[in-house]
Amino acid sequence: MLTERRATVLGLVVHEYISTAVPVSSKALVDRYDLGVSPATIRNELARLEEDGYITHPHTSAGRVPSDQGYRVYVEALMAEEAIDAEERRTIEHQFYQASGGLDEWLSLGAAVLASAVGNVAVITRPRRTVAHLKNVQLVHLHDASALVVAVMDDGRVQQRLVTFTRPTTQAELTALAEALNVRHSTADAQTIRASLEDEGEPDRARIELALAELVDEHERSDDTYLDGVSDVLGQPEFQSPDRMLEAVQHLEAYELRRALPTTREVSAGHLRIVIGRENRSPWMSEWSAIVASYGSGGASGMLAVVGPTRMQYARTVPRVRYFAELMSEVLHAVGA
Amino acid sequence: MLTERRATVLGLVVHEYISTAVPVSSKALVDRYDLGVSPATIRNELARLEEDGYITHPHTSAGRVPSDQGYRVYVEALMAEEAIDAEERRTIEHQFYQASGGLDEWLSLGAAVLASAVGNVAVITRPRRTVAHLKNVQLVHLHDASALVVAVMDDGRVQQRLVTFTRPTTQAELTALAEALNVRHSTADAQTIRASLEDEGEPDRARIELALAELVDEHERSDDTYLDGVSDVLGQPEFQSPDRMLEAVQHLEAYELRRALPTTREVSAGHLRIVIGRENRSPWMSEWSAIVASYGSGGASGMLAVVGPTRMQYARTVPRVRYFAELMSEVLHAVGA
DNA sequence: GTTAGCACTCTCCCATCGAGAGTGCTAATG
DNA sequence: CATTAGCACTCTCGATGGGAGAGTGCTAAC
Repeated sequence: MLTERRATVLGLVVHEYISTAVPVSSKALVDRYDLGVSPATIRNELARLEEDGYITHPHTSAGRVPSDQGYRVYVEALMAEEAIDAEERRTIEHQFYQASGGLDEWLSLGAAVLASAVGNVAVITRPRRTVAHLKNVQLVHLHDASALVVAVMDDGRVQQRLVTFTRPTTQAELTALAEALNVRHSTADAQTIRASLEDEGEPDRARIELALAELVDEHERSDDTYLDGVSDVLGQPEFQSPDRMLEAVQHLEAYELRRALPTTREVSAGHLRIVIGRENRSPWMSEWSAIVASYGSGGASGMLAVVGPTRMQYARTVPRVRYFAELMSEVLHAVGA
Repeated sequence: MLTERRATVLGLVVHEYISTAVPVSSKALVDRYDLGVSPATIRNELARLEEDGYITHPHTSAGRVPSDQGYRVYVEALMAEEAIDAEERRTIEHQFYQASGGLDEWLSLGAAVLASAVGNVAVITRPRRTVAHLKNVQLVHLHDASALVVAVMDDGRVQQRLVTFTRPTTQAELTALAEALNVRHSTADAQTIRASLEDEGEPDRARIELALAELVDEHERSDDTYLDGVSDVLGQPEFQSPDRMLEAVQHLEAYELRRALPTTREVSAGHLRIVIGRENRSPWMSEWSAIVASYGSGGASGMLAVVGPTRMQYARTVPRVRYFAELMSEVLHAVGA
């Protein structure tokens, strides 16, 4: 039941509150925007919007603040996304291709660039497959009876583990063994490796195969999370009190955010998921919003998200998260993972 | 020129201030400790200690606070280290051996355990050698003309990089090539690899060797830093103002701390280095202290440190840092790196 | 439906003030 | 000569109390 003018007013309230962090008064609206009506009229509209639950009142004589519902309408219908101009694109892409090392570095850089582009916390998870397969094994002799099992997964990620044997061995022996294992287990998943594990007499070989299975398992379950921008977000006025700030720091840890945010598969490819305030599954996030996207293809996909106070620059953040998702999908595709 | 009693008083002032965070008054001292003299006498001693620069005064009618110099004397001569009882040792070791994965996980767990043991920020750097040597190479075919170069270093760390060739290739071909490379470059350092790089006609092989040299270089220069305990330290009273807290969060980042703390080689093995307040090389650390140790052997060594406000529980922290250094050296030695 | 006018409410800032804590000094004491 | 009691002085801190300002909601007029 939003009349057109009421919708406009709601949009302006949200916009204004997002940029100033100050409860919005009727006067502020008519002063700053060309509404063609008096503050009194706006007050009536505001009262109506409040009745309908789109905005609230911190106290009797303060301006209006959007409610979760207000933000939701804003995000879905009212806001005008802020386009990314060529200049900004260039900057982002430039920073993005700075990563010289492996996937790790690339992801962590990505989080940093995203965070600085939107001035909030950015989270990126490593792309992963639903079922991980082994691609290649190598055994590296360390000394006496210990060696390193180095497993390359089919998405190009490397896992390693130290294994100790019952008797001393040599690199030559291990190389031969690795050859045999590669023939046998190439493109196997953890279950397959485990299944073929019984019929063996050799304990050392079994030990390696067990380690392999575990490595594949571990890889499958691993969802390393990269996070950046905590100190950006803490500068915002919502964290002026030390209690608030401390609370935020305590919650903004990779493992806690991973739990609080939608998983990769809960976000359909190509779409953004916006979770506002109490819509979040974690109670501590009741005053936070998250803009979440997935990237990559069906083959291997990860999640990226921007997390900030509900009073977040949605119009700016949404297109940027989308852009990052595209960018990262492209790169991932080009690398062929 | 510290008389015995003056030294005692200084010790008590530091001790008291560390545990209460409140400027220490003459009355508080005689009330809480059995000094056998009146507050007035203590006041005289305090005045003298202040004259000599061991303590200061926030303002005329406040108690005394230790200066950097005061903490220094305390740390070097006055404090009684708090021993680690069997119970605590068990707890620490128990947590310590939880790490199932590789070195990464172990180091990051180590930082977490250390941080929680001392209630301050803990920093641990990956053990590294002065000159890194290659131990073993493997080439894993990804698709068409791209492959992963997986290099195992002599300290057991794995580095990887994607390489694209001028023409498509196969795993068999790559395996053979890897074999040849292993024969040729086993135990080589970056320089050696580079030196042998000229006399080649094959561009793809050269490309791999270049990547190898770069990987070794990278490994040599890498000093990954693990950090934990930021939110522990932020609970302390010195960070009650949001400005302070924000400043702390901004500085307590891995890369910044790495710069601000002594390097591994600046800390002699088996000894702790304690850096108090303005003794730190970074100006922002003028109200922070660091207790730094190295661990590992000449072969490969890293640094571990606890960082907190100058008002830090030195008596508790020092033995714990020392204990961790020993523990980690042992584990590292056992693994044989 | 819109608007001017106005009473009312609530926050926020600031000034004030007194209590309390602690010092430094002085003079007396063992 | 070290120690101590006494006391004036200083400074912080918390409570108190307006007063200014901002904003609303209501009413009545347009």
